[in-house]
Amino acid sequence: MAEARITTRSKDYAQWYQDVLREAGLAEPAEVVRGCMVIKPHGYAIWEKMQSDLDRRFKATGHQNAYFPLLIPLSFLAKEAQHVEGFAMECAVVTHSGLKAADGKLTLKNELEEPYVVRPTSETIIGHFFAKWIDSYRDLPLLINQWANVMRWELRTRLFLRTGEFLWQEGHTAHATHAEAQEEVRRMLDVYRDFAHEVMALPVLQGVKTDNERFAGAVETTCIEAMMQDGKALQAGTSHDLGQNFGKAFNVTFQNEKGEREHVWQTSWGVSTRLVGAVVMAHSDDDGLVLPPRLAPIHVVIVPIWKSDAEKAATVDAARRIAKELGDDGLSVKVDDRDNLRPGDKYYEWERKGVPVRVEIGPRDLESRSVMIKRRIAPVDANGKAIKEKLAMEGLGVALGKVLDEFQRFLFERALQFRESNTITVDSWKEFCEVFAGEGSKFVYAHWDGTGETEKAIKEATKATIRCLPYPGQGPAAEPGVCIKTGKPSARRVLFAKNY
RNA sequence: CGGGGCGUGGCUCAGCUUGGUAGAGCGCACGGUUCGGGUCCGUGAAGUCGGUGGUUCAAAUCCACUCGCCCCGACCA
Repeated sequence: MAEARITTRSKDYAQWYQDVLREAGLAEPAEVVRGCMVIKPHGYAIWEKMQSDLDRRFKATGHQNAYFPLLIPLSFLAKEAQHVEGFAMECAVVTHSGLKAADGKLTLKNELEEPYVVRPTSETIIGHFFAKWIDSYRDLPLLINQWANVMRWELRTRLFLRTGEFLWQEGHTAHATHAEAQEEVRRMLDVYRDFAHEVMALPVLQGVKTDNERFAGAVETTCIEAMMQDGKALQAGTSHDLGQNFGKAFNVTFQNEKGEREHVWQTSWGVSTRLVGAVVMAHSDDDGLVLPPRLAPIHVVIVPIWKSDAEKAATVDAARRIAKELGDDGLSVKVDDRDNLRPGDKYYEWERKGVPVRVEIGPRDLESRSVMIKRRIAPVDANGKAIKEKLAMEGLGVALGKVLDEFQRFLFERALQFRESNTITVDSWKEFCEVFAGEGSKFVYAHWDGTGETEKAIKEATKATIRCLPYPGQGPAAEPGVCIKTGKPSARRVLFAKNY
């Protein structure tokens, strides 16, 4: 039986999440810096995989990377009214330069004439530079992406899901027409959806945010929403139509073909290290981390099994040879030949760390030119024991590649099934309240009268919020009805859930 | 930022009420044994008891302040 290193999901979901992160070595609280985290090598490797795949997708859609300053003049933030209102409370501010030592204490030296804000997002400073770079319609569209860290002074933090500082990418684009900008918003939201589905094995719904949930300064915010294993929703990415709001605030203009001066139409879009938390919460189990192969820093761990020294030499040798071959087949492989641990210990350890497939090589396997493999999540036999599979050493790389592809697909299908079996349509306020009573959550499609007041009232009563107005085909077909709370007319159902 | 809980070797925690200078299990190191799902035995290393200040002959223990983490709420990716 497994040791109780990891709290079970049913006992305490939040504790389970933290235990999984700790036992897999993904991250830990920074402890000396409030609300911030240390992303440990295994966790950072997952982020790097996300980055490289996303970066490829951004380049394929015509974007270029650039980098803007971490510090933003305070005055910039004030130029867009909605924007400043949304971010004012969570800004960290730099007010001084230099330190002086006196009586063994350090004190602040020079007060800055104009303080800087540590970027909570970069719309403003990028707006400033876009104004310098854009002069003609020939300069458009301007398609920029930035990989960066940002800081938001959060009052309550959770590793990866919400931290004071986090890593992300922010796309910023400028276009000649609103229609082009809107296309861009949708294009990148589709990039995010495809990435979530294909790489994270995470099914997401696309939709539009309500006024209450819209990005501060945007005309429209779109999002991808995923369901976690406790039925709560997690916003996994956003893509904003900024209209001409920042164009006007920062005087970003261009001359059109007729020689007329116009403000540009802008977009911004981003995903963050929160995605690492999403992947953990979506796939992991009570034994620890479960990773989709396409994000796994290690695809395959090989555990040689021996009794005698001769057997050790033979199995370790075979393990290394096979690892080399698998590496040539493009797989990331780790040979665990530590002699201070018994095989069972190694099995549990690599399972906690989320390695998708384990390969065992023992004397009997050498004999038969085969290996035993075990998937991170495997079917069980009649006795409840996980089933291992026997594969020939010949062509193992190809066979394992197939296993990994299957596992990737399996995780997606499983997450999709989970979401579908926890998605319901509700038409009575009483039933709506019952669904969200206690800790639980589901995805609930219900009618809403379209007002922010009603949305807030529903949240106050149930803790459920409108996650999005799903795009056509991504929720129930639009049919008129009456608001679940007020009974007023409603054109369509929207998606409700508790959220992270 | 409000309410609650908690900070003692890497992890989980005992000790605190009734002050006397720190313990257990797991992990770790070494030796042996074992090795196809968490062997067993022995030896050993490791802790400014979150921090600062106070009370006291004496503080992990009492008091004040402070930092951090976790949970609930409000705010947010």
